[in-house]
Amino acid sequence: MNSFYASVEAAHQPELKGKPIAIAGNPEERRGIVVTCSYEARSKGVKTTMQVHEALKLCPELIVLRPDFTKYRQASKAMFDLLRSYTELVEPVSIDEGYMDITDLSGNPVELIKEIQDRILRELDLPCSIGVSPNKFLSKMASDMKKPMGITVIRKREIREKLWPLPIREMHGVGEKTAEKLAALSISTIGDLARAEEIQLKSLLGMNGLKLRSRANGVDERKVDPESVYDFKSVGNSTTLPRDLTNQNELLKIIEQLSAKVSERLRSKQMLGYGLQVMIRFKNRKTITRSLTLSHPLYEQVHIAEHAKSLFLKHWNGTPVRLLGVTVQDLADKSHAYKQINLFSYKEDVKYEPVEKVMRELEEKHGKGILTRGLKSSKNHQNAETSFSKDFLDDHD
DNA sequence: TCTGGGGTCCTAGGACCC
DNA sequence: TCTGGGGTCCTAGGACCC
Repeated sequence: MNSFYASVEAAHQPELKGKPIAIAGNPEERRGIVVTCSYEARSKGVKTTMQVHEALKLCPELIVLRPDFTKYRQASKAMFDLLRSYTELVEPVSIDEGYMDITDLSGNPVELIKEIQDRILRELDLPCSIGVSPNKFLSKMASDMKKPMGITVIRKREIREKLWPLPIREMHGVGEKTAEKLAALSISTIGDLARAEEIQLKSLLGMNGLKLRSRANGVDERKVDPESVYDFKSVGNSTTLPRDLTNQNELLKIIEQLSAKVSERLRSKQMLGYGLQVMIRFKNRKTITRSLTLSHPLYEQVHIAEHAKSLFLKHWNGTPVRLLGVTVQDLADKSHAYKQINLFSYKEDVKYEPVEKVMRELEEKHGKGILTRGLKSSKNHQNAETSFSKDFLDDHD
């Protein structure tokens, strides 16, 4: 979607159309950076992540709005629902972009894409750009080539002319740091990367270097996966404090509030997690993360807050704090975790006759209740080892 | 008078196990 | 008499994306 948040606002308030608008946080609370802006604002030099006061200097007539995620989520759902009316093979990647596998749809793909783009504009009042190609990477690159309201097709044979001339920094997956490293190998375009020595890339960037090189050659085997949206790995909330804080009680209070948000979001997703991470950003913007793995899953606010507060206190050096974050990770489905617990605590299911026999004999000899048994099974459950508490048994036993 | 908040994936070292 | 080789899990940080 093109300048999605700004476009959604303009769809709700048509008088905003054609005007420079920016979506940004509150500068009074130090959240004053531009998240998205309309193309009219961009033409004046306003950019994402720019501070609001800076943006206003470049464009004094800029209309600045606070983000309204409820509105954006509604618009997003409407857009994806429209796509899903063509095929179930729709994979949302973020609130405003996704992949669609149209391989098996009949008709001319470009005519189909034009129809979809047209309907999104007419029915939802939202502009978008679409890329069409044999795989995810090329489609993503294509969709970025003409904005707003573009349609770009990249065929396999067109990679050389359409992809290779682009600056390496424009490649999806290459950020500032990677671009800097690649400059050391005199790689400045995607074409340079496509033809670079694999050994050199591997030693410079590890496995990622090889992945990027094959992408640059138009190779990408990833499937469009409609289920991936449900595959959460972590849920976290963080906040930049309106001013730097040093008071311990105030900081602990913030952690409780963040924990409550995380807990609520886990609840709505019906998930729980086995890991907890706190993030602390200090006055000088240095950021640390500290984490912990638990044997029992977390989802209740009190438990999340309890662990988060103790992690924080253990690692905070007492200096002013700019930002705090709480994240629950290693997520599992609530019902899945429940099944797991049942599976392993259902003792009647575990029958290893010879062991039971030995246990009985030993209990008769030593008395009940003094034996512990440990079972260890291999991955395929074909064999098991048994051990006894050595406190009571000699080697022979 | 310092660029927010939500994420994912990868890497590397240490502890530990067999 | 002084240490191989294969592996997992945990933690912290980095890079990247929207």
